[in-house]
Amino acid sequence: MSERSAPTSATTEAWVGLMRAQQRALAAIEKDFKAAGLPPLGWYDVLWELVKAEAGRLRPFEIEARTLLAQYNLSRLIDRLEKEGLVRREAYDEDARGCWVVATEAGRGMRARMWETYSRSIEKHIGARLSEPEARELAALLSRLL
Amino acid sequence: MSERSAPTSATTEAWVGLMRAQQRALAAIEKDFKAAGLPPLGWYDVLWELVKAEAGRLRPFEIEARTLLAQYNLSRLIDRLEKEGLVRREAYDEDARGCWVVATEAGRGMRARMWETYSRSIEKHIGARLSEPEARELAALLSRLL
DNA sequence: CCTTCATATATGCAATTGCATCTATATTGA
DNA sequence: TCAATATAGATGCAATTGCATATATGAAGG
Repeated sequence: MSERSAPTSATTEAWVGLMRAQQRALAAIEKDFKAAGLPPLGWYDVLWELVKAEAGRLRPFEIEARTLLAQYNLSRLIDRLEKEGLVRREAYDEDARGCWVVATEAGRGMRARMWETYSRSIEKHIGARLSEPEARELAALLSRLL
Repeated sequence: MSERSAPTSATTEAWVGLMRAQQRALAAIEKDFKAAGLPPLGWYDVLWELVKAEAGRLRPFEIEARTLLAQYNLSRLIDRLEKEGLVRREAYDEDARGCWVVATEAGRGMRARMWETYSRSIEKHIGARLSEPEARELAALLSRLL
């Protein structure tokens, strides 16, 4: 008779756990980054998308879709990356409104350097707390939310 | 011979999934909040901790521990809540450095009003995507990260 | 007591975010 | 061709965050 709109307690616990686990892990990883003198974690995602991409370059709106960054935030993040010489904006010929964002050599190097710290952090804060099957199960459940 | 410092791919997928699922769900929920003309989600957590607490009041450092907010952020969040009349700072007699943060009637009302939107959002963005046992399993796995 | 150190909270300032809007093109359809 | 509309990206400004440090008080030791 009644519509389902109230979450069950399991649902609420999943949501609270999701928030807390993410915040806690993120804070721990960012702390490791700072201790290593690295730039913020967000830089990694952009650089990694670029490195993964075909020609080492993407349009801003493509990065946006892959990273969930807001358009205006991405625009300024690219500014900062460019100022540090990690990416370069290049003309996009087929459409004068657009541009390419290209990873520079320095950007690729930084991405690789960041991964050394990042991978250790992920193992330390996530891997070490879960068995292999648990990690797989967690990834599978989280993918249902995407 | 080699130490474990690289995460397995399952671990990395769990981490990426954790970030993405949280961001996506959080953005969706905040959007619902804005659509309902409600203040930011962060306000809820503080108000809820206060309402749950014994006398409807807590010391700032207790809120800090329960919410994972940084001390300086909490201090100013309390300012904003106070400015809206949702909480009140009161003297803490045993230690003149400290204070109580007390939920006002308006604060309790706001908390309850926020929960109406919040609970619907949680159900919509989390509950609807998971079966009951899946939600339980997810909550259990996430709790291992805490 | 008085000095030294620890704890609770606040705050100045720079960096980042969110919001709204702008500019510059492209696309569409009359 | 041209007005209307849509898309790509940038930007001014206010709000929030992070960092470092300040203020005020308490606790401990000599």
